[in-house]
Amino acid sequence: MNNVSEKVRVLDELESEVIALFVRMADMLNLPRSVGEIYGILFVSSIPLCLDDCRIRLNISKGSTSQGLKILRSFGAIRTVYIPGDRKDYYVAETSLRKIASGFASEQIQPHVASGADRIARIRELLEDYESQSKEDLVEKVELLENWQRRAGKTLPLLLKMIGK
Amino acid sequence: MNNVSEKVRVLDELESEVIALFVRMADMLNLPRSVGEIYGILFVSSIPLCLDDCRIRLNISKGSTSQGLKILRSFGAIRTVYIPGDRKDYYVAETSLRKIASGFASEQIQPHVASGADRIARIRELLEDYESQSKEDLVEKVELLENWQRRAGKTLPLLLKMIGK
DNA sequence: CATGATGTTCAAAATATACTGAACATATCG
DNA sequence: CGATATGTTCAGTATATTTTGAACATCATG
Repeated sequence: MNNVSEKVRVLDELESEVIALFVRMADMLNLPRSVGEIYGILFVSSIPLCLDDCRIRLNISKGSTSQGLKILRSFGAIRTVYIPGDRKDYYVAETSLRKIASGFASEQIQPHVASGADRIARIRELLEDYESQSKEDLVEKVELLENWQRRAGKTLPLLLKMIGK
Repeated sequence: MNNVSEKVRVLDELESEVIALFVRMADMLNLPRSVGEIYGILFVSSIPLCLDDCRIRLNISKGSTSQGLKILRSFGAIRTVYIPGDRKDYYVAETSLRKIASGFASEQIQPHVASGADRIARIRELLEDYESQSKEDLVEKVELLENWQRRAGKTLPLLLKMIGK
């Protein structure tokens, strides 16, 4: 298609292993595989890479690469680097576990926790005018939920402290 | 199809809301929706339920119900209850957050952490006889990984302590 | 030991999720 | 401007996961 051939330096074994590690991490965190791959290639690289560098080395599409970079930016797992005289955006992997974890927590987890809290409040309301023999039992259960909620809210920030700098 | 009609007591709004809550929790933990539904119906119920009770009230298949109960058993989110004179297995929801969380951690998370550790060790080995200008840089990166690994290993148990009884 | 009740398994179908690539926006530069 | 470089979006496709339902195992009981 294009007669200016794209230089594809094949990933060596070390790079592949590192990328595979992050692909599995992405999987644990419920993120698309491509997000793990992109973070991985940036993590092993000793220099900043642009969208096309990532795309070509990983052999994935432009769309995936763009999406993946956006997600990684969204919780601060990568940083953009300005390179004078170059129009492209370059990226490096953020290596502070604390920064990544707290970005992830606030962007990807906190919203769920919050909407869970909303729903529990709603359940509490429904319970007010509820009639059944098991109402007593249900009240206890809902209190249990509120208790979990409270603990989850406290645990998240504490967790981040433990992860340290 | 069957002329002995199955008694389907339709879920009331409160029950539906509680189940919806657990469906979203399941989603956060990457578990099938049906697992959330089953835990939910057991959680709201004031009496133990058997497979068919769950299946009928949730209107899901026997296969899903069986699988879902197996998963919930696997990390201790539900307990079986013996009911004299009844051949069926009955279940109740475990309500100790500590028990559920630690079961989940050891069954669903720990294996991943362990295999991650293996991979990092392998990467360290590959690095030994590696030649490149950027070897210095890579050594640092791998040390970073080992550091993360260590902290993850310590944080998980600590997290469980924080969740308390 | 035949029967019906209970639960499990697994191949196929349904559903949800991620990826691709081409069309589009935007900006730079000659 | 027009041409080129860069990045984004999104409809369609590919892939992965979950659910279904029927066949199969197991077992208590008359």
